[in-house]
Parts: sequence; C-alpha cells; structure tokens
Amino acid sequence: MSVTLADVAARAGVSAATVSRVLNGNYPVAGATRTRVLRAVEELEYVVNGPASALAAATSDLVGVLVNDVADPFFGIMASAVQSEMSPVPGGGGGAGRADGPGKLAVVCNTGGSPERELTYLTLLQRQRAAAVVLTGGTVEDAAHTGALAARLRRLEAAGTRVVLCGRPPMDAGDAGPHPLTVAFDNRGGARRLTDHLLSLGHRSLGYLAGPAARTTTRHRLEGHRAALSAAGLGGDAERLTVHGAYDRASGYDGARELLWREPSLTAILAANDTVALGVCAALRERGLRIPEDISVTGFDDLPFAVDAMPALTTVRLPLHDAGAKAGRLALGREEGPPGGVTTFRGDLMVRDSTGAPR
Amino acid sequence: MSVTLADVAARAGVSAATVSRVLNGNYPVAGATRTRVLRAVEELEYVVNGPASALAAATSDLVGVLVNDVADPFFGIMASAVQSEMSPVPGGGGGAGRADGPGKLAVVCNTGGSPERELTYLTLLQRQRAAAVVLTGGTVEDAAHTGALAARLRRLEAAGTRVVLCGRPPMDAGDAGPHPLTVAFDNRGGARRLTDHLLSLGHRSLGYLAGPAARTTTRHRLEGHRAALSAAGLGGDAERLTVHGAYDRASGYDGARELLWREPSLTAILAANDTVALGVCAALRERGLRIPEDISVTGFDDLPFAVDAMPALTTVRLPLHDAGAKAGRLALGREEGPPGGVTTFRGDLMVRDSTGAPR
DNA sequence: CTGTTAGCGCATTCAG
DNA sequence: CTGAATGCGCTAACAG
Repeated sequence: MSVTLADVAARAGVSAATVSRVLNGNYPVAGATRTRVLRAVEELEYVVNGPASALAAATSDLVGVLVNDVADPFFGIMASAVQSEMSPVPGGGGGAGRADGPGKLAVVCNTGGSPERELTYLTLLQRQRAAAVVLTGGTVEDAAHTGALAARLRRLEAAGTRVVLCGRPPMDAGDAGPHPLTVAFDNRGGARRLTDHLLSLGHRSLGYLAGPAARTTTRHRLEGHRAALSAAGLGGDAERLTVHGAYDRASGYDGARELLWREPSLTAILAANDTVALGVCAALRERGLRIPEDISVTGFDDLPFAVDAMPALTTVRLPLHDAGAKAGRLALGREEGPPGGVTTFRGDLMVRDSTGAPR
Repeated sequence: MSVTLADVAARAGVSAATVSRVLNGNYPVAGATRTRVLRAVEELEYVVNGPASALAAATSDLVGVLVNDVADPFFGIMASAVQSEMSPVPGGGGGAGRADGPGKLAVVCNTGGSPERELTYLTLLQRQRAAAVVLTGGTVEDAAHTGALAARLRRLEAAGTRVVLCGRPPMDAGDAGPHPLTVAFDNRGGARRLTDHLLSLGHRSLGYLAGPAARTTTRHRLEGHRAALSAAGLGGDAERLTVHGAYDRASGYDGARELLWREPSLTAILAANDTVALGVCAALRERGLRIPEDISVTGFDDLPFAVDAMPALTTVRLPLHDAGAKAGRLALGREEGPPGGVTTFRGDLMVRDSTGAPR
C-alpha cells in the first residue's frame, strides 16, 4: 500500500539497513551511497513509518503538553513556548543536516481542568511511549487524585518518559513518589505584593475573588493575599470578603455583585486572574461605579489584553513564555534542572490605571 | 522492560489474542475470561503499546490540529472545539463500556503561520499515520506553497488520513488535486456588512488595516470591504487608505498611526481583527482621540475580550466553536459533509460602542 | 468463543 | 563501510 524502507532500498540498490542508517544519520555511510539513497527517498516520496520506527527503537518523538484550557491565552502562551523549543536545532547553527532528528512533535492536550481527563491523557501518552510530558497550570488538591496522578507519573518515568511540571507547584509525593523537574510561579509572593500595593494606597476594605476551591493556584494566591492582610492587622474579615468561582469572566461578573452585596463599602476587589477581573469591571461599570475612583480592581497573570482593558489593569506579570520555554528545554533534556529540581519564577507587580487611592 | 500483552496473557491464563480482543472490544469474548483478563491488566498496570498496535493495525488514534498560533484565542477556541469532539462517546449514553475505543488523541500543532512548518508538521503527522488532520485558519497564497501543500494533502489522503479544513477557504487544486471537506467562514460577507454599517452611519473616509498580504483571510476581508466601498462610490481612495500588517496588537498600533498620517480626516478605522483593533484603540487614545466621538473603530472575530475592550468593540462574530466542533466531527467521520463538501458559516455583525456617527 | 500462526516496517546486532 | 538476520509488541486471519 504505502512505500516502505524496502522499496527505497531496492530503488537505491542497497539494503534496508543502509537506508535506515542514512535516514537516522547516526552511523557512518559513504557519501555516494548516501546521496543515492536520499534521491530514492525523494523520488518515491518516502515517509518513515513512525509507529514501526517507534516500535523497533522503543522511543517516539512525541512530547505531550497538558493544559487546562487551550482557549485560554494563559495556557496558549505556555504551550506555544514549550513547542517553540521542539524544533530541530533551534540555536545550533553549525554543520550540515539535522543534528537532532526531525524535531519532536509537541502535542497539546486539553484536560479542561478535569482530573479524570488529565489521567486519561497521561495514559494515552504513555501508550504512545511519549518522549516527555509537560503538565502545565495548577492542579486539583485532592488526596485521591494526587495519589493517582503520582502513580501514573511514576509509571511514566519508569517507562523512560521525562516528566516536567510548568506553572504547577512541586509535587511532594512522600518518600518514593516522583519528584519531577518543576518550573513554578511564585503565586504567593505575587499576590502578597498586589495586596500590599493596595494597602499602601490606603485601602482597608478589600474583597477577594478566588478561583475554584481545592486548586493549588487558587490556594497560593489566596494565601499571599491573606498574609498581606494579616500583616496589616486586617485578617479578621478576610473570610467573609472572599468568594470562590471559576477562572472566567462570568465568575468575575457574578462574584463582584456578590461581594458588593456582602459589603457595599468595599474600596477594592482583587480578582483571581485577568479574565475574572474583566468580569468584575463589567459588573462595576454596570452599577455605575468608576474604576479606580470609586473602587480599585486588580487582575493576575498580565495576559496581553490586560493593558487594553477598561481601564488598563493593575496586575502581576507572570513570565509565561520564559517558563514554558524552560519547561520545553527540560523536557528535551537540553538543560539540566537546578539542584533541587525546582525553578521558581517570580511575578512582578504591574501598576496601571485600575488601582488608585480610595476616596 | 515494560509489561507486554504476553505477560497479561500468561497471568490470565489465556492467549495474547484473547487479551487483545478484550482490550479492543471488537470481538466476542466470554464474560468470565473477560473479567479475568481485565483483572490481570489491572494487577500488572498494563498499558497498550501504541506504536506496536498502530503498526499491526495500520492505523493510529492520533488526530492532528494545525493552528497558526496557539497563544491566539482565535485558534485556541477552534482547537478546543475540535478536541471536544474527540472524547469517547460524547453523546452516546447507553450501554456499558466504551463504544469507540479510548477516544482519539487530538494533538495541536503550532505552525506559527509558516508554510514550511505547516508542511513539516504534515510530514510528522503522516509519519505517525494520523487518523485525521484538521488545518485551521487562513493560509498563504503562494503558488509554490499551494502546490506543495496540495501534494502533501493528496498523499495524506492516499495514506488513509482524513483531511479537513476549518476556517480556511476550500482548496481548488485543479482537476486531480484534493478537495478536502471544508468548514469555511464568510469573511467577505462579514467584512462587507461591517463596512456597510459604517457607511450607513454616515462615514465617508474609512481607513483599513489589513492582515499580512498574500493570506486568504486577509484578502477575503479586504475584498468585502472594498466591495462595500465601491457600491457606495467610494472605491477610489481605497488603495491609499489600506495598510497591511500582522494579526497582532503592535500592527494595530503602528497601522493606526500610519493611516492617520496619510489621512488625518479619517472618521473610521477597520481593523483586520479584534486584536489589531485593540492596538488601534491604544494609538488613538494616546493621540487624545475619543472613540467613537472622534473616530469609529471596528474589529473582527468577536473574541471574548472584544466586549471588554475600551470601548466595547463593534465587530463580526465568527462561530469559532461551532466551526471547530463540526470540523472535529467531520474528521472522525461522525458526520457527513454536504454535497459540495463545503460548509460555510456566516459572521454576524455585533454593533457595540466603538462605532457611531461621524462628527 | 479461543488458541495458533504470521507478519506489520523498521533498528539493530553480527558478520563480512 | 555494508548486507543479512532477528525481534520489537501487537493484530488479524485462520483453524479448532
């Protein structure tokens, strides 16, 4: 049906082994036969059979990238960065031909934030004998899932698949669990700086719109916020002024209304991320409140649209691209991890127009 | 090294073939042995070897989704929709067990808009013997690339891979070329309605910020715009009032400045898409121009952030999710294409606050 | 319903 | 430097 190695070999008048060696370039082959083989490949429009090659070599060139939501730029940017490291010899200028084979195929898989789908994809990737897997974004904090995930990752690593966490806190799976290379964000510190900024502006009544409960990212950002509040002696009301919701615009809209209902004298609302902040702004606008004159609003992540929001959002900038790129390099083994295996990127406060002093 | 089918067979006291049949569920197996096999699979933590299975069965469960930019929600939304159709038995409620196997693995590949990378990925996917390939978004209109692409798609189809175009105009590769199933957007019509809207508001001096030249999407939107202009007898100045740029915010910013330089009396600027429109708004704001009092601005696509822009963007809504979902179903053969093979989605005008009558 | 027998297409020993 | 032989792990005919 399809043209195979043997066909190419016949056409070039050599053995299949030689063709294989030419194609993989990991073995000495005479220049003359080499060009002859390459010509045959061209003429026959031969394309390697990946499965067969993976079976024989016991490895594949697939790298899985798991994201909670491809449609969300937060993940899109990281995924894009991971993938940008997969091309053959990105920086390596010298020499002829490919050095690293034809490059890895980075495949992004959408888990929708569901633990089950995350596990399903990991199984699928393990079945494909993926070369590496990058898990991006926070995860659910649930004993059952954490255990299942740790088990699956252990098996993946045992099967030779490199596992890298990106934008997810380090795993602590006890003694024997896996401790994959990790690229983390300092969500706690970023949130703390954000709240401190508001406090220094004079705000004393702050509402917090948290992400879904039981997610690492949610918890860390909330902890940073609460730490700043406690340090300022404002910890008492924190619980009442926190509302949980999804990481989307609608949650911001609904959450702002709920917060204002609970405490009409709020002078600032901190949103779980930029997208949520947009929803907050919409609700506030609808209510006739001016930002930041009547109430300040903050986001988190500094996605590209944050600067174009109305008004431009004060937020915390996460180096999503850098983190993704580093994760990609770690996944390919192109870069060593630090001693502890964990690299942490800090988030910088970006002060813009959505925050100001309270009236 | 790894546990294989044979190991499971031995543990369950059956033959490898039986285990295979149980796992694939496409052949009758006695209930007793079935459970016995399943238990052995559990105990051994067995995971199918994808490459081996793909080699033997001459098919794989990979579906490739090519996008120009994963970090752009335009593509993220379509990719997410395609993938949402891949899960096992999405609607099929009845019965026990999976009906369709463990579901296809949709893999998103980032071409960065580069024709070469597009071809590279198609080769990679062909090598993986992908079950289907979905090409999203517009493409470069260049004889060389079009030819190479048509050739590669023909080979893919010959190799049994289903090819679907999504958000890309139908291919016309002459007689023998491939005519893949297509889900297209009526970019021309949408652009025309947008310009007509502005004209009916009274605008007579309109600037157009086009996307990269030689791209189908760019050309179609521009054609729609020009058609509306010509119908109103305003075609003469069109060339001078058109600036090309990338589909990003920076191009909007630079382009708006260029247009205003060329023609300070402009009362409206149409951007190639929403992201570009954000850049336009930023440039205008910087110049002290009010939107829409001094100048109207429009986007295209109606991405989620369009409604939260400053001011809310008048734009054309493209049913990105629906289109992606349909493409996914076509790719899986779950749905038949229409007679001609081409489904066209129209774009609806969304009038918001960024457009108004000229002074 | 189940076991046996052959390959799928390629990478890799081992000789030459 | 090159060819011949072997097996990767699984599925798909065939028989039973």
